[in-house]
Amino acid sequence: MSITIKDIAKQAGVSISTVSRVINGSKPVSNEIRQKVMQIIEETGYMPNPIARSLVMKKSQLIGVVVPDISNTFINEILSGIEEIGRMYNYDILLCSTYGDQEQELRYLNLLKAKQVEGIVFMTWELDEKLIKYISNIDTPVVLINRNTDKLEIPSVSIDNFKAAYEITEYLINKGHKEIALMRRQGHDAFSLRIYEGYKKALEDNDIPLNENIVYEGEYKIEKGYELTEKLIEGKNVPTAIFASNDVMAIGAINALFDNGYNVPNDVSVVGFNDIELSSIYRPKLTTIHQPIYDIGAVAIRMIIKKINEEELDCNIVELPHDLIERESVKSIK
Amino acid sequence: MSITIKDIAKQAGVSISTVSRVINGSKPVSNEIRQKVMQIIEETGYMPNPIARSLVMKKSQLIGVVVPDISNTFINEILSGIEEIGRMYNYDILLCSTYGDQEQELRYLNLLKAKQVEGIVFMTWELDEKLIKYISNIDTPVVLINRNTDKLEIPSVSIDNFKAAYEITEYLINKGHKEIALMRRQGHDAFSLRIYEGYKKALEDNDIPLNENIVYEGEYKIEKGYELTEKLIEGKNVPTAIFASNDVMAIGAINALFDNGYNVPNDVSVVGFNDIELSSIYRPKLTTIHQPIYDIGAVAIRMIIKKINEEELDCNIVELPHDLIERESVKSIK
DNA sequence: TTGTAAGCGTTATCAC
DNA sequence: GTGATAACGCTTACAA
Repeated sequence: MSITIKDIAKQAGVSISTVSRVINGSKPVSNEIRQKVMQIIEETGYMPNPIARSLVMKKSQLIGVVVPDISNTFINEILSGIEEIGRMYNYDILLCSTYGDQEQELRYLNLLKAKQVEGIVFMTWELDEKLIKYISNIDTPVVLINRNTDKLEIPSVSIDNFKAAYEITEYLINKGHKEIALMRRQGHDAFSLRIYEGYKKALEDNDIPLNENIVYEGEYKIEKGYELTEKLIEGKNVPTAIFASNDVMAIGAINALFDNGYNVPNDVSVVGFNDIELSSIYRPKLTTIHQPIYDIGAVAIRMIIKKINEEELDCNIVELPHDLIERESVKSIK
Repeated sequence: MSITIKDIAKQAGVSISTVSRVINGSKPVSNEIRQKVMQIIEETGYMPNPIARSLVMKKSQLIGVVVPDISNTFINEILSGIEEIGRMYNYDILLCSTYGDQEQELRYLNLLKAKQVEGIVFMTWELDEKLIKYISNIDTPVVLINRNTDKLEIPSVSIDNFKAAYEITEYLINKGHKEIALMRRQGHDAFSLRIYEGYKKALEDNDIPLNENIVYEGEYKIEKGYELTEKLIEGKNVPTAIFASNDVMAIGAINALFDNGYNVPNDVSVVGFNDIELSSIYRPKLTTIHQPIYDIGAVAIRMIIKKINEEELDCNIVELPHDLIERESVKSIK
């Protein structure tokens, strides 16, 4: 059996409240007694039981993090930010990976609530009405990552996806490309839509007609990027450029091109979205939209902590700055 | 304020013990009362407070996981295994990332102990005496990942690194290579040593003299692989093959080779170790030692759970099977 | 400045 | 079968 505050009190010949006071510095304690108690704590290696403490204080010092897939590079870079900043504020991270299954998401949200987490950082591929409703009604603070809800007042952090999509599409156009395939996520979540809109607007503003035959939908998986590109190739529909709304898909696309005898960027230009670590590792290095991934996590957890402390958020929807990173996967065809 | 067992008891007109019994099924309760209580629980959406429960049961249902770097692909694939299996047994994962800092490791180990985790899965780049001593003395069950301690009885799970290193070195030899550079982790932990020994033994058994000028040490980082390879190139010391004891380093090496005008595998063959996802994504696809990464995590957490339940472990040191995966980064020069 | 005691939400022991 | 009640280890009025 582990050593408790009682033992310390007994050994020091004081009451447990006094011991509690020296531990928490909550009320003045005479120097003499403090010294003694501290010494005994030191000697015995006593550590307060955080569970008991949580029970009385109604604070678990836990933040739940729900993500669709831990092994996704983009996500675990966000996780780093969350973890590191959370730790600074003395919060621990309870990790849940949903693998994109919505039932699972709901179940975890519930589980975390039951576990008394003080806040939840939530990330999903697809934010539908059911989820939004659930999150709106929950009493635990939630912040969304990379998914915002337009109308609703659920806090979120992301970049300006519309603008980013617009920029990178226009970049391709400025390089002389007119046939630009888009690979976006299937489904109709706000995020995916935003990307699509940015893409369409850029085409429109540059008087390029939208060709719906070369906008594809699929999950954010490398295999999907590969598969979709093979379809493009089989259909003899190979455009001069591909905009994949996710780096991993972009790399899948490059692989498919490569395996079918196409050279990137000489035959086809490819751009991605996110700037995961792999993007600069891969050859050709990927031209992409850089998101401040780590910061997204860091900001999200700061928001959660603020909400936990019932501080006012400066802004409910934060959009961090992004950059267009030119590397080697695009060629000018002017 | 959240709803408690008391409220349920009151509403149902029974005692809290009865409610507790229907929740836990710990003792028989008349059907009538059970129905009623269940219904009220349903209606109110009551959830037992796990913190209070933990306090009395002295079980936190938490498993601590300490890893050097969440964003490392190898590691977060292990994490998936841990998370998934842990969840099956109703354990939650408390995540700590140490960034390889030993002080941090010790601090987290302590923190987790304080947090009352029931077991710890520990992964480190370098397992030194201090750490071993600490782990041996701690009363919380610990299992090590990918690092074993030779003599000690701390449970661990990994592959047979000596054998794997031997195999892949011999594979290169059988392909006609005689100058095989080794990139291994700096430091003298058992893991790195095992790799080195496997490498040396394979050379020895094939009558190839060891050339210490082409065994390099560095961290498991892509930049390090790059840097080390550039050194090889600058020194005009380019071997016919490179064995990097980590896929990420191997890819760094390939990049350096590529950027300096060498072709892989035509000019230089490169092999890695681990078979992270990237290895099959990258072009050329990397020939490497496949570790059952997910399973390593899964087995580790099962071991922890067994130890928590004080079941006997079949085996303290488990070594999972590995494979040599032939892909595209090696060329025969017979 | 210090101690006493109530209470946090449960489970478990004991009577009934 | 069911209900009091102690206990888990701690914080925090309230008293002294």
